[in-house]
Amino acid sequence: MAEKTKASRRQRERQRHRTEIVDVAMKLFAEKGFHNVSMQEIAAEAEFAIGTIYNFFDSKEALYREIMDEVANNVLSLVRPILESNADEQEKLAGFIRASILVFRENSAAIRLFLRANQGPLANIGTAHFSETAVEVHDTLQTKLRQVYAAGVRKGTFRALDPRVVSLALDAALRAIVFSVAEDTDETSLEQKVTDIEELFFRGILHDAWNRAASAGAASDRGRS
Amino acid sequence: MAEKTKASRRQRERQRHRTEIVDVAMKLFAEKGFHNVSMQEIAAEAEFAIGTIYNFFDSKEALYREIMDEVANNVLSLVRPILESNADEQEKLAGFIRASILVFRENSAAIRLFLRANQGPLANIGTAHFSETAVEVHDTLQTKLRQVYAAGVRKGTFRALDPRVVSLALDAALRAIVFSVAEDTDETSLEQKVTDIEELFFRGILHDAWNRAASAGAASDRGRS
Amino acid sequence: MAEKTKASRRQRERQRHRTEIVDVAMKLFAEKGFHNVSMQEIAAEAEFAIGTIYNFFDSKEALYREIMDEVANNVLSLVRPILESNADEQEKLAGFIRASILVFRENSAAIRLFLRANQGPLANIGTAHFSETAVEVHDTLQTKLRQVYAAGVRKGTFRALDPRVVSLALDAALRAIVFSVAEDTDETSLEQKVTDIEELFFRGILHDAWNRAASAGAASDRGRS
Amino acid sequence: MAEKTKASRRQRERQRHRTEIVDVAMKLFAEKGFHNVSMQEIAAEAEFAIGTIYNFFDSKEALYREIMDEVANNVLSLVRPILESNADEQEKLAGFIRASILVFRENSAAIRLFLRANQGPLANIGTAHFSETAVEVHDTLQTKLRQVYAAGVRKGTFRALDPRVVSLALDAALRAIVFSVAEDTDETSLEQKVTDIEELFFRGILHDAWNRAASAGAASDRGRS
DNA sequence: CATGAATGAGACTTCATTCAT
DNA sequence: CATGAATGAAGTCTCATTCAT
Repeated sequence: MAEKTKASRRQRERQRHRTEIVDVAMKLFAEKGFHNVSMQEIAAEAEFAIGTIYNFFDSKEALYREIMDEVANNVLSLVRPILESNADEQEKLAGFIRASILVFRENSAAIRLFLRANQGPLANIGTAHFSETAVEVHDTLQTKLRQVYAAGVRKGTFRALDPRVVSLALDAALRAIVFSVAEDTDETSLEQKVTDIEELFFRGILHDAWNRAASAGAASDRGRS
Repeated sequence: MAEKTKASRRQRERQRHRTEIVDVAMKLFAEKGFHNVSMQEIAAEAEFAIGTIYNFFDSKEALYREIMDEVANNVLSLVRPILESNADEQEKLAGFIRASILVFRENSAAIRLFLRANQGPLANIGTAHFSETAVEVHDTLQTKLRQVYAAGVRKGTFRALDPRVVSLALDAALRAIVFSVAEDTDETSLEQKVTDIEELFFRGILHDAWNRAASAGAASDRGRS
Repeated sequence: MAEKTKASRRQRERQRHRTEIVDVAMKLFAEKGFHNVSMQEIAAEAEFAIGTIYNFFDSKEALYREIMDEVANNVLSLVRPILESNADEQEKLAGFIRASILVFRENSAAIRLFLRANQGPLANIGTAHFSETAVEVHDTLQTKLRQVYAAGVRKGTFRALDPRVVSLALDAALRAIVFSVAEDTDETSLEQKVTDIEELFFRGILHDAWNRAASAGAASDRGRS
Repeated sequence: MAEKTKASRRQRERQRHRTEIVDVAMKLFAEKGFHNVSMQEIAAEAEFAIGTIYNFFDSKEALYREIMDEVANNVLSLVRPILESNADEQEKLAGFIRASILVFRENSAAIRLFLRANQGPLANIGTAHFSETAVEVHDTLQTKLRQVYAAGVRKGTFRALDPRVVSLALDAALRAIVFSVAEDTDETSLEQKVTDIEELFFRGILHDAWNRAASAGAASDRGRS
């Protein structure tokens, strides 16, 4: 048992070291970007020798990818259940918005990193071969969002807009809000902003638009030709 | 006059070369990102010697900044007049959307570059001290958007949402759409998507929301639990 | 203890390597001057990779400065005690001369380097911001020399000449002699030359000046013919 | 004649341009050192195109050499006549001292440049193959000084010291003084300092040494231990 | 001769990665 | 596993020099 305990302790120690490295690397990558952080810097900050880091990760890219994957999976595990639940479409979207905010609140550094490398569909531009998992997660969530929206359209709950447009717009808008709050570090304002996004998203910005049934609405004048 | 002509030709040639370099650099930066493009690469692609590039730009950063500034100013000069026109607020926002699309169509590489470095309010993260002009342009447009929206709110045209939220969301959504189209290189779909964004943005996605006068609004039904 | 030993060996090895680099760099700088020696050259000569040198020194300038400072401090530690001793002024100056020669003999390359960058009061011309320590050392020694001379003047030992002139002249003359010997690599001649400098410096060159007294004087014994 | 005049004007213009370039280059070299001045800098300062400079001088080295040679010859033409005159040895040396000062006064930049590259016998170290003429001039003057001193020794005017030592010491001391004055830009002090150098050099610094016939000479008292 | 854009070798420096201890 | 000195490819930038106009 002593053997086992020792092995176990080793195991735990190893895991702890690994976590420390990942945390430091995540923080630095989020702060300065992949190219502006050196392995020596990560090693110094994590208080390990460079070689130690290479015992855990094959390369700088691998370390980065690992982090991205981890974050991506955290996000996915939190958000996916909501989109796959039995709730109706409107509730799913509302839940998505709430979950996105939550994810951000819990680990802003991680999310910041994640968003940085995955802004919209351009994830693979420039950052190249990094973190396919992260891209996959983004695609997965987008797909789910589209499906939810399409379902809502079929049921007559949602208007007949392009689901791709809607899902992209929602995702992008959420990120923008989340980031703006992140920069303000004004925590209290987040609640209100989320509410506003919901208002905007769920009803639209034109008072007249949904208020009076008779309104021809300037917007509706522009037909699809 | 021969002197003058000669000088003039020199001048023109120099300008042409400069433009060639800028174009190549813009393309490469947009494709691969600042850190993944070397000056060697730019020089080779532009078919100049490295030194020649340094005769035009003091450093790689300066070249990048120059490009960013140029693009930023192009965008600003196109979009600002619309937001500062005498049209009513709704038309201004509609014009903004249309202009954004137009700007993108005219020089997608440039815009792609611009957007890459200025995604939302996080422009200054990582890319650091690059292109303050670009950041300024973003801020300027955001400010104008907010003012337009606030004015619309006061006139009762728009609902009383936080202007910051609305302007951020609109901007972010537009970018996302523009990018998604950029990746598809499916030009025809752009029109339709823009129309959808307008529908989404101007009326909201909930059918019931603007359809029935009596509806208390689905969104408000959803309690915050 | 094994740990400690290992660390210690590493430490020692590192120090040894550092010394090797410094020695090679000193030799090359002394031979060819700062600008005519490349880091490549230093690395090759020291049989290290370039990066290794940069693990020890932040820049070429830093390496140069380090060397200069080291040499400067060596000189200072050897010469200063003499000028600050309790001996009378004449003995101090004689000691200064002897010590200068000694310093040179012990590490000619180092001194050559030191002198090259510090010839007279023009140390700061051209070589610019390099090695303030070296300049300081020169100034320190000059100051001490002046004080010693001034003291001698007050006591009536020395003639009432401008101490600045005397100290500069002595220093410059010594350097010239030392260098001329360095070029000859004629070691034996040094002794004689030093004696002559002393004769010149302490009594003057005009026969009449010290002549009548019948002094045979050691110097006059050596016929020059 | 028109032809001739034109040719002559051309000639004169050319000479004028050449002089302007040389003057600017001399100033810059003297201020910052050979390696810290670029041809582009010289061209800009002289208000010529780079190509123009290369029409006059084959290379940067050639330009430098040219300047050094010019300065060297100026010095030589001024000082040599004195050392080759019919005056007695003491007067020759006094004349040398006075002439050295004069040369400096007339064109301090030039001399500063000259001295910088020719400090003592180490002229050829580092600056390498530059300006053999300058080195030759130095050697020529040293040779003449030695001959004068040796002659003085033979005639019993000077003490029997090593002429090489004396000539080196005199030269070095003069330079040091000249430079110290150059840095002070304290013109008035020069006269006094020169006088002091003469006092020092011609009689020696020990009062007792030449004053009392009975003095055994302090210097000779100091045994070599 | 004057011009100055173009050239490219070469200098300095960084940093991901290896490997012996 | 941990360590960290060593490595060297690759990148940025300078500047002497050329050459077509």
